[in-house]
Amino acid sequence: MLDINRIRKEPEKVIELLSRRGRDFAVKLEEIREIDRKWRESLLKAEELRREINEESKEIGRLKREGREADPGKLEEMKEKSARLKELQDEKKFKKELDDLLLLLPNLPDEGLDHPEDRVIREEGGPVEFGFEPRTHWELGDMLKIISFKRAALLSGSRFALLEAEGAELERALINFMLDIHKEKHGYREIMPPYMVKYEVMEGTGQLPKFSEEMYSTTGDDENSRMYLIPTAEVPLANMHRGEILEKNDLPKKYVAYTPCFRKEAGSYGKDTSGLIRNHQFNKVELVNIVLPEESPGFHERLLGESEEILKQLGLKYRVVELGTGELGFSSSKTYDLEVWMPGEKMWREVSSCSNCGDFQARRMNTRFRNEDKKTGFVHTLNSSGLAVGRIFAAVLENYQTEELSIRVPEALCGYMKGKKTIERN
RNA sequence: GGAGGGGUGGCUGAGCGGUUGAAAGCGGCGGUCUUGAAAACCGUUGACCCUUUACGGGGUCCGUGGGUUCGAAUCCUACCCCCUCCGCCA
Repeated sequence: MLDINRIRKEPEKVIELLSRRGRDFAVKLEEIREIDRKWRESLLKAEELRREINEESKEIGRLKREGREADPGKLEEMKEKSARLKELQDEKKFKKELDDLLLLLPNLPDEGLDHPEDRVIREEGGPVEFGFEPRTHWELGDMLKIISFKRAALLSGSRFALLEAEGAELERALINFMLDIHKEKHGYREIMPPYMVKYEVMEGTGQLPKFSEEMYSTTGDDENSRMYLIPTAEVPLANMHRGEILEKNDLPKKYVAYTPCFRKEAGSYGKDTSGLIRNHQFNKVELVNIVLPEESPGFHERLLGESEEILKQLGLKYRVVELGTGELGFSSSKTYDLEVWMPGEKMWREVSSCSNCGDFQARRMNTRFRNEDKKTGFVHTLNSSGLAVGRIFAAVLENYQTEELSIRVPEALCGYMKGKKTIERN
């Protein structure tokens, strides 16, 4: 959520920054300012009336205590004032309207971000050469009998995967490997959060109200009992301190969690229909940092490095992309994507998205910190996949395949696979 | 699922429908004392919103929403959450 004060003070700047996303926000902003003006006007009226009521009620109380009765005419007048206040619902109505509009506004892109298109900023890892035509991971998964899309479809329909035998084992190994690195090398606290969360929690990180068509939810007997399946662990992790005021020296908070993620993938019909790339359910290890505002750019760079570390240890070729202002996610002010090379698919695939959300989510979640002069401020939140497990599974198959149809297990994973060096057909 | 109990400030815990934003204790902060520290004593100690250049002024908040009332932390109501006991269960 954007700061309404900033919108009041420098609307032109806010419009300019928002419009870098590729849409003109001038009209929307004017609408917001208009409602803000109306809200403040009616708030003033309501508060004035309330003040009068408070004052005169106190007077009546004083008289009562002295055993005297208040003037009946006065009581009549008060009754009337009270009724008038009750009818003056504009204040609440406008406030609600204002908040509803603000909740739909995306974050401002970082001021330094001025290119609308994505930009590759680095490429790491040497060339990947095969003396044969490399297969796609779904071909490999099928031939090795470690992934069954057929059985998954039988159970759940399209866009699901079922892993078997060494497939399941490899997935588990990847999860544990990633968690261990972040925990032991990068100093994260490991969390196992709920996979279903409340509406407000989804609102806190920015998934709702705008992207409800992307989210799975339980039907529930009523609106209150409806639960939302998390599309990423960012949701529960970032929301862990919602409504809290954290002490300055409790920060930063660094959380890592492995969770399944659930996404409807609405509007992606016909896109990436094969394989592990775009499924309704996938595993991911996610990193979340909750930090002081002035420290977030530094943590953002560090976070990127922490995600990269996994790719380096797995020996995968990848590149770092700085997202353009037109490609930024709703809550993000700046994002780096990590893309890994898929020799079978012959394309780069995003396996991590590393974002600085600034105070955008903190405002929605009401997560604050207190600094030394006792003032409160909103924290900054950052998140990064560390990494998308299913896509890395795919990358391992495609990058470590051999001509005679087996998969070499990356060295870093051997310890997590009971020393197994290869995955053979079974 | 059945039966009860409860949600008050960082924490514990009071609170007749009217000087209660809220007693008291703990904790925190500042000070006195001390070479230093502890103890003791004194003082201080919530968040948010509107308005104001500032000083200040006003308002809201006692789980959440609605209601009663001139006036609600206190009464009514719906919902949410937590706890205890019983039953069932991974």
